[in-house]
Amino acid sequence: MARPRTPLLDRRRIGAGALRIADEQGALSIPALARELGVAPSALYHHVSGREEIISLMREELALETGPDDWDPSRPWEQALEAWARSYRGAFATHPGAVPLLATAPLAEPFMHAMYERVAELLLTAGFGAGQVMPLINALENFVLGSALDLVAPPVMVSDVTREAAPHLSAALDDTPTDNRRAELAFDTGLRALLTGFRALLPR
Amino acid sequence: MARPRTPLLDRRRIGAGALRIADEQGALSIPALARELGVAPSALYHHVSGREEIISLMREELALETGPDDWDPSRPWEQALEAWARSYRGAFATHPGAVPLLATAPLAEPFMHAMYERVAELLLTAGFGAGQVMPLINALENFVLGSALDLVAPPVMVSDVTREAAPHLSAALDDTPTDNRRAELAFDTGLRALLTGFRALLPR
DNA sequence: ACCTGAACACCGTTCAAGT
DNA sequence: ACCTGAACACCGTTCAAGT
Repeated sequence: MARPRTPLLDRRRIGAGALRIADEQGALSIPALARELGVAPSALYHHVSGREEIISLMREELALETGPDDWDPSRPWEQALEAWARSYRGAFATHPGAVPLLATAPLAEPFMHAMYERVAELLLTAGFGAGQVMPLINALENFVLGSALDLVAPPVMVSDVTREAAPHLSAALDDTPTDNRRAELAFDTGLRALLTGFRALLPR
Repeated sequence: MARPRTPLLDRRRIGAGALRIADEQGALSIPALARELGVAPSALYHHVSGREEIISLMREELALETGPDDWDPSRPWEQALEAWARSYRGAFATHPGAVPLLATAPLAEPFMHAMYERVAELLLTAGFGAGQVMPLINALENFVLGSALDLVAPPVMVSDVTREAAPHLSAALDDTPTDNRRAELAFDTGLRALLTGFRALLPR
């Protein structure tokens, strides 16, 4: 049984398997992942250093699934930036159960550099100053990550107590969808606002 | 030893203790919390239903520490909204080690309703439509939560590899602070942009 | 009502042994 | 090099027993 002639595991399989487990169970455990991959838990440690690295592999797998060509940087910068943000959040939306694992420690990983490079070029070409680029990217990314977490947030409940103590909140909630369009609407609103605000930050 | 005449524990003490543990250790375990409170782990279960509820108590404690009067809704709506966002994020910044625990499942909890009510009133008075209020609040909140996580994000490293493969990114990183001002700058930039964009969404 | 101490199922990780 | 199985320290939670 030990040492199969063709390896049962590789990092790619581990990342993809972990993503499936998190998707299905909303959490990740090493025994569950090992079971999914048909292997003993200890086998994993021949390929990764530990749990943290597995989560990093999940992010990498997500990036590979999404692909770098989900958005087109040759369009006007506002459209391209919007497409980037939507594709970024869309990748999370495909794996809601994994979001808390993935969004918590963002994306300093090397395989993200290619993506950042394209966005940085986009913004520099658009006329933003070099010192503006990372703050803009970080700000948009913070919004995307927060919005990804919002996808799995518990709904705000309007009890009768709330209605009396919080009339304005209740009025607002009455005009807010309670299904998954709520998070969509919030994302659309914030994204539009950010892009408008970015435009106003463009020099001259 | 059992059944002291005056209780050793209450929910307030548990929330505050959990916040201290998470601050110090960057994580929360029940044994560590029990030790901090001078009590056996099982004692906690007489006051809370489990780990999840302890984390909820941490959020409540954070809200109590911050206080509802950190911002003044009587000012112009843009200033008041900015102050709210800053005070909200500031509360997280005071407990960086606890941020991943606190920011992951936001704030549907009842003790947050009072805060939402004030922001909702603010926006309605400013002239936003009832249907706009929650999307605006959610969008700003998503940005605040993402920015809170950004406080504890690992820094982006510029290796020599990166420099050759990603010239635009490197140029941008050269003009970006590497210390804690990086996250500040991103937050300021995004917040300013959001407020500008919100203004543009105001009817008529 | 509120705490202790023992117990349980489970987790992440290590390591010697096998091919 | 790559897997298994046993082992370890640790975790969250339950529960009977004590006041």
